[in-house]
Amino acid sequence: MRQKTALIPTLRSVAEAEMISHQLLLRAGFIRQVAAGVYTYLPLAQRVLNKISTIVREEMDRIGSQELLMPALNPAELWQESGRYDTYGPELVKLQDRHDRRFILGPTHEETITDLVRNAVNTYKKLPMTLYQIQTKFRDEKRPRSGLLRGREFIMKDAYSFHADRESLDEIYQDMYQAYVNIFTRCGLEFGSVEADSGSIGGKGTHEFMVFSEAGEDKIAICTSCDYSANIEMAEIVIDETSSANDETVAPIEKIHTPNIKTIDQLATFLQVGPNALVKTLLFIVDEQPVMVLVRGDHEVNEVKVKNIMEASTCFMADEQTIRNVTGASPGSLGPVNVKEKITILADQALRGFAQWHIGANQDDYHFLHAVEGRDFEVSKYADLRTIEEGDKCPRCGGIIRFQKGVEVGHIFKLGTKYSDAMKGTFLDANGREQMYIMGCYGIGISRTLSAVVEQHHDEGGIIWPEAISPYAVHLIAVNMKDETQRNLAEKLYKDLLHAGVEVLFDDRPERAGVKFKDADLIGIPKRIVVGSKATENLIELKSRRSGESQEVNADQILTLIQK
RNA sequence: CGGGGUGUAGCUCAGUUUGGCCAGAGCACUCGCUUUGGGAGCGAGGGGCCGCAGGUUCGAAUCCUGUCACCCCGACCA
Repeated sequence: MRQKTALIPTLRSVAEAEMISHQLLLRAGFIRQVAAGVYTYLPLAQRVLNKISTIVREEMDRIGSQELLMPALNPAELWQESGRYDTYGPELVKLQDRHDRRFILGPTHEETITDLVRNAVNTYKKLPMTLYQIQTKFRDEKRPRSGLLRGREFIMKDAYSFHADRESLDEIYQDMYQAYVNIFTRCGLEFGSVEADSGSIGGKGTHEFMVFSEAGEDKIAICTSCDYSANIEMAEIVIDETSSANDETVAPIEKIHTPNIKTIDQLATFLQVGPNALVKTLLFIVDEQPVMVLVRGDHEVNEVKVKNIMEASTCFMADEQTIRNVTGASPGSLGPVNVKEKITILADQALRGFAQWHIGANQDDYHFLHAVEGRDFEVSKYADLRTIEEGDKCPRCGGIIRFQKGVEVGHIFKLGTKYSDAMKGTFLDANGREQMYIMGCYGIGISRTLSAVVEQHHDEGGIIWPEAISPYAVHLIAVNMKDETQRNLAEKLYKDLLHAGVEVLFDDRPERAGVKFKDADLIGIPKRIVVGSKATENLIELKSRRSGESQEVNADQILTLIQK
């Protein structure tokens, strides 16, 4: 490609971009914003996307996954059938056609694929079957940000597998896991896989592929001694050996006046104890039912764990009005004693050893001291309910947990029969009996991967593409196009490279050398050939964008040097 | 969803408090001359319904009302 006519609108400065990848992609002329969270991929970005897609296709095909393409526009009925039309939330883009028929723009395609397969595949003989597509997805994010890292429209690879039995699912899941490792490795990313929550898609057994980066919005808990890593939503807490003996006699429960004490910190100061000696009481609405959750004062409740313990599909904190209705008090004065309504009371396992609890009295400005579980109130269930913290023990090896930020670029799930149940996806087994498909689904954010690569591969001057996904293999720069010798040599090299099948971007613009070099640094093509004043001696420069090292070589050698 | 901020040339922004020769600068773009290995110099040009819609006024980028868009921060731990 000749840069003279290429659409590569580089910029000197960019406001309104926080993330490095966002900034560089804008400045280097890869993307342009069209609306909040919506971007045009300019020619350079499109080339990178194609490279990433090619890698993805190769690895998918290698494990026997077949590519297809489903519509972005989907009838609401399918989503009503699975129930997600109502439960997916406001991120689902809904629209209507001229006849008032309702549609959604797909944020993911379990419904569409299940509908396809239930109609087109009805015998075990075709199983297992894995299908994938690379396509634009839509999610109406409440707050799009970070450029391509969190857009409202983005490119995703999504694969779905259908199985007659669990073992088959486990096998494909393993294949996918390996394929994902291959894909992200080939893209030049430093990444890890972590245990994760399945979110609204449902199902058990899932891994997220996280690219380590400060730009990430996800927190990962990592063990400093072993290779354990998990999304902090999922990371299990190991039970510390129960601390205190329970046979000590505890004073009778006592109500004390605690005016204007609303937080654990205030109560800790008031009582002259540490927050870890107190019990925090929160009210959640889990599948429409109020559930009281108790954790140690210095711990944080993990909503995902609460949801999972209750085997529920939704879980969020109750609003103040609901709290008042259920407990009779406002936030800051809640406790498990004398709850107005009879509700489920969950307690974190760390509280099991508490001989006496200091808790809210369900009456504004009052707390109870010396409450005893079993005497003054009942806990429905003890469980692991808190969020892991830095410094906690690793659930595998007992080492120390640290947090790291990451960008989720891939996610694989074992879905089970969630969708085949909801949508009656069945096939006939060897005995002629109807069976539900067991399903898996596997996603990769293609456009997000592009952005994640930039997060990991750049310097002050711009992007540094890994060779495997660079928009071009070689950047050929003619320092001075007005110099006939330089121009002729550069033109000859350009033709030779093209002829040899090398992807080359040729900077033939009538710009000054400085401009060309700055742009080349920004764009980040790994190999650079500079044709300059030594052209008279048939000498050119071969430079590495990453290391900055350059060597002077005879122009006749260039093809062999480039191709090795 | 809550809070804050910004909309003036392709880009970055000044001008708005105090209404009137305030339609401006730098960069980018076009032409000419010079320059030619790290974002050149001089000269001459082109380009903006001042986000949009109402209103006040003799007169509005500037004041008032409404509206839209975009950016940032936060989102409940009792």
